[in-house]
Amino acid sequence: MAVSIYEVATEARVSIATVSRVLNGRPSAQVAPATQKRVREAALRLDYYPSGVARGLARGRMNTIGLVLYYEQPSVTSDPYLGPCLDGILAVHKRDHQNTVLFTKSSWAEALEHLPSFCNGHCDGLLVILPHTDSAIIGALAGLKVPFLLVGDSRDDPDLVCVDVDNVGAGRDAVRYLIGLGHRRIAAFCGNAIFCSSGQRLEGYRQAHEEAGLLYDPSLVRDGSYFPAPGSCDASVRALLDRPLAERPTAIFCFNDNIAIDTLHALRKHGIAVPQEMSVIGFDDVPAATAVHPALTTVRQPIRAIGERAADLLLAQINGAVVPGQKDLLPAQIIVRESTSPPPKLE
Amino acid sequence: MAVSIYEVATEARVSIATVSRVLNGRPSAQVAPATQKRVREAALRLDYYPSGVARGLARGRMNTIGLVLYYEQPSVTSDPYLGPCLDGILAVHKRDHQNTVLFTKSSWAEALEHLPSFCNGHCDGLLVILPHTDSAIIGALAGLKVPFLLVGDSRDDPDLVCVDVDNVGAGRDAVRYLIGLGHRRIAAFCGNAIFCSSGQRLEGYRQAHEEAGLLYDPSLVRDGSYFPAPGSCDASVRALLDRPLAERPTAIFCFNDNIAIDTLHALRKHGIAVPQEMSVIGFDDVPAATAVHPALTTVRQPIRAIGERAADLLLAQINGAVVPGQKDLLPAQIIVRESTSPPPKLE
DNA sequence: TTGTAGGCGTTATCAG
DNA sequence: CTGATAACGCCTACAA
Repeated sequence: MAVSIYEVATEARVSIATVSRVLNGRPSAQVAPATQKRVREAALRLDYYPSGVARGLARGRMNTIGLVLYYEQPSVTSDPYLGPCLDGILAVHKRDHQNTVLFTKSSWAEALEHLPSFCNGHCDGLLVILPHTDSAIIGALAGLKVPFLLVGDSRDDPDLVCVDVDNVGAGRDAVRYLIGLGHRRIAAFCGNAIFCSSGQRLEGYRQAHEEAGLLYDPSLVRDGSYFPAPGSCDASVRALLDRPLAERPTAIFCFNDNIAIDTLHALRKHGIAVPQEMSVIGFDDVPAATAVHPALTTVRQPIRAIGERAADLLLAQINGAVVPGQKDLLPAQIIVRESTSPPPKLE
Repeated sequence: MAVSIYEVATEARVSIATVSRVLNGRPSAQVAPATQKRVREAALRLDYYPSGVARGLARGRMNTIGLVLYYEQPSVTSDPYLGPCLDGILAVHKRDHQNTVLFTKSSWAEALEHLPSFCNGHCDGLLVILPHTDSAIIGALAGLKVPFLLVGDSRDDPDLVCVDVDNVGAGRDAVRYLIGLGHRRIAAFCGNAIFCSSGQRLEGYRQAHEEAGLLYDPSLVRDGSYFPAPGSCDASVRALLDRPLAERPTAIFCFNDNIAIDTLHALRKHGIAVPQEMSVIGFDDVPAATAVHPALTTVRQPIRAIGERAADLLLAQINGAVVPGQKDLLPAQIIVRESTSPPPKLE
């Protein structure tokens, strides 16, 4: 067992209260210099350090933030979202001397089961990263009395605090950009409906159409999945190409880069030249976006900044400085590369 | 404040002892089924979950493992060692329901300062990743009574438990491979001396020379740095090329891929063809090793497996099943690509 | 300036 | 089978 405050008190011939006072050095707590010296020396001699747990229990504060995230892939660190997000969070915690505890499970169901015993007392607050909209986790979290914040999710709930990219704005900008190039028929390849980002990006797509006076054509909007799955866009691409040329879209807004890259492959298979015959724009700007041919035009999320902002905001929230329902939406940025161009001229 | 065990006891009309018994469900602790039911329902009704901190204090076990690591780069997750290592550790912790708390600081000095208050009680054990040999951190750690284990470091200390790649063996294999190709003069570009791996790889280099009856030539061994620093190998390369052709080495064993890649650049600048005029072998097998031309022959460390093994072993150590001084050295594997070939024939 | 004592929320060891 | 009660190690009024 480690040495406790009692040993130090005995060694320094004072009470444990005095030891505590000296070692916590509050300005108000006045201790005679000689006593202070005795205590410090005793602590040093005995190699004493206060127990974080006991202190946490007494103070009700652990200086620890929990990250709740789930991932199926074997690697967290190389996940294009989780990785940078983690980096941003860690940077802030490093600066503010907060410990970061990772609560990783293989499913939200499993997370749900173990979460309460984990975060109760253990963490001062929770950062919930990319939750599924269909998971009961948010409800469970609300039951615990721990402050928490959603990262990469900005669902429309007046009670939740969120930090996310401005998906609606980003979707609108992407489509505006395509419209600006001259495109008039633009398809949308959506992501998983369990992430609220997909619906929001679609809303941006809709808004851009509306403001440009373009008709919103539901047959141009296809469901899809954010996760890499080679060939998953074949059907959607084929459906587009099956249309008469005059009704065929000249651009595709893919809701993330996985989708975009798969779409590129599908188009190549069908002999469609990108960007000459079809423009493709992605979302995220993953590393692979520059490795593909043609290099992908895409909407870059400031993921690391989202992580940093989330960490900052949660700390503020723990200190009671955040209004419930606050949503911080960070702007995205269009990175123009080679997969977009004006539409082909009809001859 | 969250609801405590007392409320549940009151609600269920039993003592807190009984609540604790029911909720921890030990086989020995026998509670009447009817009582059990009452307690469970009360807990459910009140939305009660035990406090991990209080439990930790009482049990002396937090089910939490601390990772001590320092990094200067802004990104942990994309670090070619830290990333995979983290993945391996997290995978094991996920399986064994251990929480992982990251203790990241910007320097070992800073880590040293905050470490005691952090890990005392907070963590059941510590994984210390890539410590510097000149840091006092190991001594400080020994002072705390927390079990710990070194990852990516297998220094020669009879008290320390370590998990690492077998650097000596890997260095020996790399040089054996070059000798097998016909090389007789092989240079070594070392890493930072503050990592014990560098000295160990050099020892392997030495052993391979000895067993082949080759003279160990100190002028062929150059100091260097593991960290990316374009141009840092220029001087070493030039020193090699300045030698008379007959004394010039025909191969270079670089102690990591950063060094190898920089060496490739330096050689190209001097118009030396790789591998025709000079073979180059690296260490680590980072992603960039395949992106460079010629693709790098290198020694692959099983980093993820090291992380997994370390997590496993620490858990065993916490449970008292590990002898002090135990060293687990995992084998490396040579990945042959395009940067090595037999030496040029003298004409 | 210093000490006493109660509390933080559990677990675990006793009796009963 | 169940209930007091003493740890666990620290903080912090309140007294002295």
